[in-house]
Amino acid sequence: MNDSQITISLPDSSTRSLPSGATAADLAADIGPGLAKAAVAARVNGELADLRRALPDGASVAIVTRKDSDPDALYVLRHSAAHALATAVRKLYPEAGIGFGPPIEEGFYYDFEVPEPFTPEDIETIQAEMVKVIEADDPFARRDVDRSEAKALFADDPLKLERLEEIPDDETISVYENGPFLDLCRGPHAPSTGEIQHFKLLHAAGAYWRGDEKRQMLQRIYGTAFYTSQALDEYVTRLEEARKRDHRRLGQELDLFSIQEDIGPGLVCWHPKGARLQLELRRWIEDLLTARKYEFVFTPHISSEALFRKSGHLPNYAENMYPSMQGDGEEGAFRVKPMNCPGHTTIYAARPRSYRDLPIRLSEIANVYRYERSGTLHGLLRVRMLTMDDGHVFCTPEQVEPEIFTCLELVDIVMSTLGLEYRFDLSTRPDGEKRIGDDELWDRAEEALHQALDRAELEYGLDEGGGAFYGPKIDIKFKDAIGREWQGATIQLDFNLPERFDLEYVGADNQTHRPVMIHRAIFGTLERFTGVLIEHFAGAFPPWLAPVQVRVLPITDAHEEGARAVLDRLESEGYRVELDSRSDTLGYRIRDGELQKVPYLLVVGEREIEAGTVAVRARGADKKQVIMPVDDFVDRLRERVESKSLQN
RNA sequence: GCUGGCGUAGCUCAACCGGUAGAGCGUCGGAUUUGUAAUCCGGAGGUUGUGGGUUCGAGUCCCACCGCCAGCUCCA
Repeated sequence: MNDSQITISLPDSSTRSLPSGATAADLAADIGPGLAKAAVAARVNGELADLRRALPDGASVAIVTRKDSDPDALYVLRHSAAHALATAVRKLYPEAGIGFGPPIEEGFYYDFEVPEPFTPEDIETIQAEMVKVIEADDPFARRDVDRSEAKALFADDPLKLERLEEIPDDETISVYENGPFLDLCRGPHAPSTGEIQHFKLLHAAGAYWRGDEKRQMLQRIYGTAFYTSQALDEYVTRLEEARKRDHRRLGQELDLFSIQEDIGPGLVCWHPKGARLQLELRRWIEDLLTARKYEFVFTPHISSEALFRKSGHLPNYAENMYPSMQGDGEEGAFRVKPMNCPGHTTIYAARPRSYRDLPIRLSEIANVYRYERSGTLHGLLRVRMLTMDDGHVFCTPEQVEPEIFTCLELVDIVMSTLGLEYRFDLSTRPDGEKRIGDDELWDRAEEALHQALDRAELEYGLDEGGGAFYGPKIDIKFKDAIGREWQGATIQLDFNLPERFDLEYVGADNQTHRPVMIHRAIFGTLERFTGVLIEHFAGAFPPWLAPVQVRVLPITDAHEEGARAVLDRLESEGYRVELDSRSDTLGYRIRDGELQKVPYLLVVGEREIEAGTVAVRARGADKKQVIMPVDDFVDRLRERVESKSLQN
């Protein structure tokens, strides 16, 4: 092999020789014309790159082809679509400042600094202009520049100049040019704007520059793009379908809860059926915790303000706490509690503790109140009165790991029983002023959580700076119907509050020691958890959880007595049953039962009464009805409920 | 909190350029007595989110406030 040749290895571990200076496009063409045609980018030594970049000798290269199923391919397409959007906006608004324009999970956005926010009509105009940009089919040309040239290129673009300042000296500065538009950008991009065939601008919204609410607000336009019109249509349809599962909509349709202006924003009223969901979840977690030696306590809804000052919550979260209630005389001010830690801490401190007592595990399903900013409220998922399945474990440093394992076990039981998908995040210490305690304590706490997760062999993400002010935490995150992520269970390690409250225990050495505190919630809050469950099940809850488990439908008035006998039987067994003896047709009542997502509809007519059977219509079953003796149905229901089966 | 959009009956929605609010579902009454996803007839139900303003006249235009939705920021 001579100097003018380079060797490239391919994903199937074969190698190929190409002339020096060959690009990924050349490689694709060398492999075959079909691949050359389908190629949009390449993965070079693991990094996504333009097709037109020269390949280094010895690189391992995978060609990325136009495919809606390939995240790399979509990333490149959407990044290019963001540039095409900015191109269109600059044509219509030459003075617009340009911020960032990255691809995101389901599409892309671009931020603009314009004097007037975009109206929905503006978005249509921009979309039409974007079509022209695409029709022009200008290539995306990359150029590496030095800092002074970059400064000159973006001289009248303060947002880009600010970004430029942050690029370290050892990093290559690159720009991409497509037709009239030039952007500071790391790339990569599709070969040309013509690649973007199937796209849609979705909506515009304000977004702070650099994500900092103290800085100016830019106007962000969101859009999405795919390689086929079919995938784009599917995406739009999927969003519409997802909206039908929205817990706010189902909460109304199934009469589960309401949030009313007369009561106040973020304050949930649970209707009987929604309250039943909560009661079943509470009973479940109470049993699980009791079996793991947790003890239940109750602490007051209001406490002296001094308590929250001592804990550090007041200094850190005053903005998000309900205002002070001023006492009449010398008593001083009170606050409605935003969390339970100080209360549980106070119970711990109420008497001397021995190492023999530890761990002490206190649990309380408690309502707490947080004055969340108005713009953040969201149905059941972000509320101002929240019901936490809260708990605090006070233990020795050696006991931390087994206690965390118990928490992780509980999370697993709850999530797998319900079939919920979730992921773990390890959230580490926040920035300087936002945390208490010295770094050594933080090191120990973070290390303990890392180890626990590693030993439990769990995969987890890292949320740098996402911890609580008193300690790092393991969070579990799940997604709502349209893919927004929310925090559920949380396990927080805390060496700081025990210091602040001067918690102690007497060790075997007859010396006093500081206990470690674990804050944990398995559901998180019952509001959010129920909201996620409503969307997860689309309102069709498994029998053990369903507010109404069975509805009995007599065919005519003549069968009402027989139907009532079935109802009485089921009620005496402890099940939640309704009788629908309305004078509407059977078809109408079946439809209504289906729409209300009742797991079992039992039809009772002449034949059933005589034979002592019921005609069972199980929600979602292939067979519309199955005739079985009442006893058999009771057995089936019992089995499903007791096992918390997801089947009905 | 910020930016934008929206707010009409319990729910979903309609009402041209400003001309005095209407439908379906639900609910109630009556008829019907039904065998597996909507039986028929009739009635009731609205200070058009709230408060101001412009106008002969405001659901419609203007202002303020409240709430909701999307996004941003925040989330012990």
